[in-house]
Amino acid sequence: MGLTKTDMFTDEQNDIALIAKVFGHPARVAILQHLFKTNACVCGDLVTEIGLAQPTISQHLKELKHLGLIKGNVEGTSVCYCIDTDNWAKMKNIMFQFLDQDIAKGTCC
Amino acid sequence: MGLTKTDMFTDEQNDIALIAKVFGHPARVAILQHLFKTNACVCGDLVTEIGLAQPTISQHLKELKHLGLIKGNVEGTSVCYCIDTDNWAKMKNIMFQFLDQDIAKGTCC
DNA sequence: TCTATTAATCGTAATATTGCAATGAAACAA
DNA sequence: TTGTTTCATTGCAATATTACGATTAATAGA
Repeated sequence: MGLTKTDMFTDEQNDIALIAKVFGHPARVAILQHLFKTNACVCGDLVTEIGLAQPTISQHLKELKHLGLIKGNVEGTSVCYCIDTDNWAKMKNIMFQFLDQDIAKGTCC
Repeated sequence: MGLTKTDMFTDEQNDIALIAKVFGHPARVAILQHLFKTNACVCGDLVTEIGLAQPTISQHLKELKHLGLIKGNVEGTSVCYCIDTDNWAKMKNIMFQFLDQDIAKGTCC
């Protein structure tokens, strides 16, 4: 069916899944890494940098924007993208909490 | 086309994406949280706990096992699952490194 | 105005994912 | 052996994702 049954899970579980899903594609990982690496706004060179077609990159950027992880500033005919540091920090907290769980040694494993 | 072009990206980027993709479904998040919460091996009660059909849970468990995040011990007719703490730690390192990047204030955002 | 540049959107094809009924396999009990 | 329990696998239908050509929208420059 391809349809995730989100109503069976907590908001927290759905949030974590939505965040993780955005990171679940190497192009989006590459975009984010590039935005971090350049340490500033990146104006349009993402298409040549990543190597996918322009509509494809635009689509990935849209998903990152939708989650609030990046911002886009219109600058003439081009658009400058950068990390939204506030939302990134919020996202990081949610994911850290999930990933950083510790577990005592179980009974059988 | 639905086909991710993995050959255009670094191994690191593909690794991060593969890990994140597994977390990109609330059922798998819920399974992992339950394994952490019970603090021990969980034998079969995952189906009633999560609320999806048994084959669906089995499929999600398979993906978690494939990434090495959980282990399954056969115990008579049932199977006990638990977190693979070593692999979880390795995964955590990779994801922390990605999530914990810091960025100086950019020029335009 | 006309043209070039840049990026978003639309439309579509190919592939992936999700979920479950049905079935199969393995271990145990009677 | 026969039945029961538990979980994996198979097969399939519905939906989602990925990628890109074609087009559109907006701005800048000649």
